[in-house]
Amino acid sequence: MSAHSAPAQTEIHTPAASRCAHDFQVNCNNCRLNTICLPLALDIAQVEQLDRIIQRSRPLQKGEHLYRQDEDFQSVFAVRAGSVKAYSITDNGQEQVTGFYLPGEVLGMDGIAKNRHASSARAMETSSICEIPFEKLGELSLRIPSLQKHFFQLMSQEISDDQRLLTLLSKNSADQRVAALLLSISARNKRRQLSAANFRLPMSRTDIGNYLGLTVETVSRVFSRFQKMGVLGVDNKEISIVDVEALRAVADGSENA
Amino acid sequence: MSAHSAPAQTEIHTPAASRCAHDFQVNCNNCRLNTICLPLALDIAQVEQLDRIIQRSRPLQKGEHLYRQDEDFQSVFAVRAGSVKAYSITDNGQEQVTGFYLPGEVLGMDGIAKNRHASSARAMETSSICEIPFEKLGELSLRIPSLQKHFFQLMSQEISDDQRLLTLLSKNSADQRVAALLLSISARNKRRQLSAANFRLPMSRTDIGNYLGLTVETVSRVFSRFQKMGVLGVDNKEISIVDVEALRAVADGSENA
DNA sequence: CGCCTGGTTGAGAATCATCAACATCTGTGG
DNA sequence: CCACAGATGTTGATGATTCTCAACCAGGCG
Repeated sequence: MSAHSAPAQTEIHTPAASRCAHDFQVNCNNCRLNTICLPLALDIAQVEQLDRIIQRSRPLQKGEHLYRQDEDFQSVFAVRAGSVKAYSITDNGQEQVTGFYLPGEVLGMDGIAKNRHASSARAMETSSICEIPFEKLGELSLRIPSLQKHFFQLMSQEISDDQRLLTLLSKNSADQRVAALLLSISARNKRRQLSAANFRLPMSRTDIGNYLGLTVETVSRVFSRFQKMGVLGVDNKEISIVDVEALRAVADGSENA
Repeated sequence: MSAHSAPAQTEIHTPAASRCAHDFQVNCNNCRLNTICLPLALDIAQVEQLDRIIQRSRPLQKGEHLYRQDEDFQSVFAVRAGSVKAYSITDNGQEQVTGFYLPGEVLGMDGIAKNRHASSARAMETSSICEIPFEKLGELSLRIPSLQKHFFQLMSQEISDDQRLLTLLSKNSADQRVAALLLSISARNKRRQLSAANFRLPMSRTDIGNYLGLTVETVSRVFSRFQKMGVLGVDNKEISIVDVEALRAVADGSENA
């Protein structure tokens, strides 16, 4: 009903891309994401070495799992196209969403410690995934110092991100949490040369609530309120950020409403 | 007032220890913590190599900083004696405690990503710290594969821990959060051969509240309630777990009170 | 001795969860 | 192409947990 003329965003809308993101003949050197993904710190020859250990399989359908909690840990995964949610089941059986992963992002590193996946991961939409066997990545890292360093940095970033999320859950109101998530997704889209203002949320309201420590109802109410305030345009999962400044103001609690 | 006959716990009460934990002539080979700390996966010769890069300075007094947010990142740190809290300051100036670190635990890894500390760390009591220059640790890891692997595991563990905490903040009541923290500290004491039932909390109520996303008042009330229920003995920072099973029941929400 | 920090306890208020009804969307099969 | 069922999302009314504000207490240190 609302004015979303932008088509649903996929990774294939770049005219110059000779290969589709779901094409599993791609390699790191021709991947559009190689400036933000694992190869970031490597020269061409090194990328080729990395490329040789990476496994690319057919795209995963919505709902299919990359891995499941408590399974043996073998690999970490990079999202090439689509999107993935990671979640874990607590002792008393409730689900906690621990992260959303977009193209160029790496997940599964929480399994390294115990050699067993600490969480599950499933595709939120049809997704292409690069599987990186960790044993081999470790060996390669011994020969390519910049790869070792970059992987350390990647894990460190995950720690920092989790800590920021922790603060969000610990200190911030429902409005602030939702605003922060939207800004995070917006920024990550921008990094991938997509629109920072108009995008489609890959996850359900339930997942958002679960991730942010809120109920579905609260999330829904916040979206409605933001729309009424003229900050957002909301049409189901299609979001447009109308007033970024206002959204930022909400996110860091400096709004005065 | 209450019946705490146990002396305040320090790291020096083992009669067999020939060296005091605050002695900065110690090395990894004679450190009581070498089975739970970084050297864990190494043989004696390798520990010696590790030892050569580690810097041990005079003990830090309560309140002194190991490092500060936004400073250049140089090293990660292992706690040898005492205890440390890590915290970060958000954009709008509020403090968030992100972790408590006890002897044998490693902190500072969130600084690797940006080559700049993402948080600050200060001693909660007089503490001895091992400083591990990260550049050198990386180099050493290239020559000692098991060290590389162990450090990957350490970072992975930090990610898992943060995610567990996230779930705690997102899904659990004040009672559950406090119970979980107490059980965590108890378990970590046990790992160091200390009493799992009687210990002194190194952090203030304020820090506990901050860490758990609660106000001081709420934390205080929970302690009082636990004491009235006969689950805990509380005498200021001196804690005794009277009924572990009950505490566990509270922590995973299976209590029926 | 008295101040100051840290901790406890109480009363009232606010945010968000819960319960419930209803609307909308998706996809399936007739 | 339509009809329907189940899943997903929205909105409203009520209530519980936790926060806020405030007073008070205890201990450490100058």
